[in-house]
Amino acid sequence: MLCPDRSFYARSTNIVANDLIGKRLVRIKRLSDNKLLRLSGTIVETEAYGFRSDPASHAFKGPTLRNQIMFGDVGKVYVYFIYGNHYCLNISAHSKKSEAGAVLVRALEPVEGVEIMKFFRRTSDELLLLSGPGRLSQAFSISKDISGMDVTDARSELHVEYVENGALHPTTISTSRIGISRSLNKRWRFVSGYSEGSELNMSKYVSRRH
DNA sequence: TCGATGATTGAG
DNA sequence: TCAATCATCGAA
Repeated sequence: MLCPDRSFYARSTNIVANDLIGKRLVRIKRLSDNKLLRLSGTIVETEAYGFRSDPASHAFKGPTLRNQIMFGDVGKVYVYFIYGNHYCLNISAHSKKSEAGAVLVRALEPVEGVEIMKFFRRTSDELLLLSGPGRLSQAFSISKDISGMDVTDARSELHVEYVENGALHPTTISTSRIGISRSLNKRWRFVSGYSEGSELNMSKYVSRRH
């Protein structure tokens, strides 16, 4: 299936975060017996993180050992470890002018490999499989060893694909970002949504606190 | 070196 | 509501 190309990621980070909603995220994992495992889900929640104008971003203070992928070529995987327990998956994306940025992928709707993902997550609840950055990383077996991979290459072990039927939900809702203390005024979280009568609902696969 | 902190989660 | 748990970063 066709992947969004490099130019897709070479735009403002918030535009890329918005446009990733409804795309397919695909994980191809090489098992020890050399067989290939294919897992995938539809992106239903993202967040944009910028550079100078964004104190909540890892890139805010300039390049470091950890965040260097945010300053490099766009369309590359940036994984970091947080709270001593969880990996978070990002894709580098920014316009040439803004110099650095990344999109945090926060939630997916399960598509392929559901039973395998349930095993990795040690749960049978589909709503808890991919609904949060730490959860989707565990379900997709993502750690820092895939940092730097190219998501525009369909042969890559982690990549993004267009969905044949177009967007899952017609609407994208923007809100303030989750889990940060600074820049709460920016509405750089994007969620897949749909209309039901006069109500505007979020996808049930979005991350949320109980 | 060393201490503070965090783009989270599951349990209580 | 709270603690687990450790890589990263900037100060000392």
